[in-house]
Amino acid sequence: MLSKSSKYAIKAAIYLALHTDEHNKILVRDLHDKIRVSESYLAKLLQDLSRHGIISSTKGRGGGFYLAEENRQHSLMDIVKVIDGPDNVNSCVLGIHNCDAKNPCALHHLVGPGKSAFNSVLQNTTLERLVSELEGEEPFFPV
Amino acid sequence: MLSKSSKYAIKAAIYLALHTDEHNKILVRDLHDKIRVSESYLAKLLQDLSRHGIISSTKGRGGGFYLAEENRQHSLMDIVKVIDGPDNVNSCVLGIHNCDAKNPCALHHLVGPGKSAFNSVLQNTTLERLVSELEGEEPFFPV
DNA sequence: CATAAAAAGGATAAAAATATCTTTTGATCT
DNA sequence: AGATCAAAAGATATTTTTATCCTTTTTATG
Repeated sequence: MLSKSSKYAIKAAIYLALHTDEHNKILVRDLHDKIRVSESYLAKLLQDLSRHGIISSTKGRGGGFYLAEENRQHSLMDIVKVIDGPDNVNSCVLGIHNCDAKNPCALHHLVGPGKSAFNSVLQNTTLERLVSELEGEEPFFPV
Repeated sequence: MLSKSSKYAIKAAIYLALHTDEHNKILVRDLHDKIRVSESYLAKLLQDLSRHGIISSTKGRGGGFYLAEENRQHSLMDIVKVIDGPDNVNSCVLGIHNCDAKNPCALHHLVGPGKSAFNSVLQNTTLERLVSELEGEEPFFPV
């Protein structure tokens, strides 16, 4: 459903949402193994998210990555769009360019509901909401 | 949602379901442009489907690819499993190995319904059913 | 100010997915 | 049998995705 990169990025964002804020940052060095991805690769992904304002970071001693208040309104879809590119999202199941309700492909009506349910969740789930719904139960990442 | 290869394969299978049978075969040469994929690549995909009994083929003069009666009970999911490999299907949204209802990842409950709706459609839609539901309206492929 | 810490950025490498080309095998027709 | 046609199979190339490495810039602190 999602690229490996997007999965890493979402996991990382969730982790940041749960465990960081302006005053509690985390280093890539300490985060990467919770996501099961190499330090260098995670660094790239986080830089990308940071550049797009999805997460925050500060350089230098005492720096690190974190989620500021204003970051928490971003949705999971925002993350996917940054990482996979906006074009690789929400396209026709069969990859047909101008497929829509008026000009539906063979699977459009069949698969549409499931697909858009999935997409709406990504679209409507902000990091803030996700964290509040996780309430108490610590989601697991490894494996 | 699906790899490009799976999309090509599904389109081709639908085309075969609509336009071929034991006595009306089609050559890759004549099919590939309807799917918008090169002749050689489509040939590979069809060979793969054929080897796994999803579609039928005969070599030599008068040969070609077609859908026999017994092929028509195969589901879209069968196609995806052959092309993308069974392991790349139906895994956790976050790529977590042992994620399930008892040990759910952070997105499991949220995304599960949409994802499984999507998967059930693939699973439950046989080529036969698809063709009967398409009833009359010719689905478009190009673009 | 010097130094260490940490993200940012650039260049490169490895792996996987996608695509093409060539040869082989099997079927059909004359 | 021989010729021809078409899929099957094998080998290779290209592109995209994933991953690593190394240098630079920024910041805090002693």
